[in-house]
Amino acid sequence: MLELLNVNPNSGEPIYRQLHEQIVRLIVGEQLQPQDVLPSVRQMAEFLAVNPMTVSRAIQQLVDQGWLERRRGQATRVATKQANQTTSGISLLGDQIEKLVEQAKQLGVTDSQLAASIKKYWKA
Amino acid sequence: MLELLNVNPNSGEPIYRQLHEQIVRLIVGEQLQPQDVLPSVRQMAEFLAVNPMTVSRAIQQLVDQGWLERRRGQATRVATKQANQTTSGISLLGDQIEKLVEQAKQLGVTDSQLAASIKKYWKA
Amino acid sequence: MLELLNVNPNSGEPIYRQLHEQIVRLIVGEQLQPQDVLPSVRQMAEFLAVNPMTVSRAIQQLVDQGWLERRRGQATRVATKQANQTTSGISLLGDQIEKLVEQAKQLGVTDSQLAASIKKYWKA
Amino acid sequence: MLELLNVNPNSGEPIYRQLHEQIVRLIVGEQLQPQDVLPSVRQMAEFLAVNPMTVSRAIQQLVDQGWLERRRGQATRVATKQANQTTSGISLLGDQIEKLVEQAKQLGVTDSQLAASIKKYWKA
DNA sequence: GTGGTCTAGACCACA
DNA sequence: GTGGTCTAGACCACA
Repeated sequence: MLELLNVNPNSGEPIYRQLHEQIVRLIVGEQLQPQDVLPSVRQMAEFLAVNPMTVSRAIQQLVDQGWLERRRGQATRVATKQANQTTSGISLLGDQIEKLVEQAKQLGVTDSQLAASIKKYWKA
Repeated sequence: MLELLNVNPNSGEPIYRQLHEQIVRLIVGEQLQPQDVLPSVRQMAEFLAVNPMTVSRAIQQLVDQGWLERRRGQATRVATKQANQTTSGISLLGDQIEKLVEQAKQLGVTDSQLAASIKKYWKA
Repeated sequence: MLELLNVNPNSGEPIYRQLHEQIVRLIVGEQLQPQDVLPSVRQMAEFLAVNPMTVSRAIQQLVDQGWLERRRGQATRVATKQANQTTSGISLLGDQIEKLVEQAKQLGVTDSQLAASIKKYWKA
Repeated sequence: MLELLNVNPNSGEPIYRQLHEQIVRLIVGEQLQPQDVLPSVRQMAEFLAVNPMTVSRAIQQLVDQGWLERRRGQATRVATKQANQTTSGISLLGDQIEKLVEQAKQLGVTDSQLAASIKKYWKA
């Protein structure tokens, strides 16, 4: 599962948040199934070449939000489906899409230009 | 021109960067034309209710990047067209679109779902 | 590395720009190598007896221009070689030399007078 | 004589100082001779497309320093030779040359590289 | 620990 | 009038 993760320390996005978002996407996209076991914090940290505290922070938030669960002395697992996991993928993208549309309008981009550009990147 | 600007001090995005991006979009979207005069730093600061240094920082960067030009002791103007201003609007959105597409794929969203969602926000 | 820096608050040249130019010269002159770690902003500020924001401003510009890179929460490093670092030292002096030659001509100074004067200062 | 003047409002150098330096060079280089008449402030300002106050400031300093002289109700003239006008051209360039040499050393440029570069610009 | 952002306020240079 | 620089000091995010 480690090989599904990657993180860019030079992006503006904080590392812990990149990790958080990636794991959410893996769950929503069903590449991680309920009860799947996650690697340990140390393994992830080593693999990503990142401070363990940073990984820990991301995991803790995922536990708090019900995406993951920890049992005493055992590995962290993907939680069984709950309300938030019925989330459809598209709804996670809402804010980004809204912002994109707003900026496109300010730039005088038309909706068909935008659609064309998305198609281009989709196929790339 | 002041009324085209607005800024949200509570968004995660730094104020100076919000301003920077807005002005770039106004230039690329041709609502600001080459040689148009910008309000003074103090006027913008008062209008936006932020510190003049914060405005100055955004303007400074735009000058450094060639979007604006300052003549000593006079108002700041939109620079005459150069390489960066031949930028079409759509190209400014490239990174965002690329990121959006990548995430959509990870989430198992289809291209038609994505297109539909964009249409929805466009009309809203 | 701190001892390579020095700054004169009374020169006409702004402090942040003095610092900026010095660091560029240290990189181009290879006294600072790619991935070398810079002292923290606070350390430099204390050593130079200036405000941390003044140092930060110089560093910020160097990051924007690709000379340095920052990783979140960690020290600032010299960026790995890129276009700008293939710059040879002499090319950084081009503008100054061009201006000097132009002025010398206007003053009726001959090329050998100029050469002699440079030799004098070089040995001094 | 106007055609000997030119000024760049976008250079970092203040306009009044550019003008000041140019006129000094014209006198030292003997393109302006003692008792030569200068154009009026207004003519220069119009020709250079610059604020008359800016021209006035440069001229005033030149009078203060003894390079020019004003007689009541008459045009401004180049002063008859005085101590400061025995200045040889090369001595006016001292500070610039000193700074150039210092920077060249920091950049690891050799004296022969520097000499070669100057020759190149001299012939250009 | 690191850097980033913002403010308030002073003082200066330029046109 | 314009913008530029600098300081002191507060508070925050990240690793």
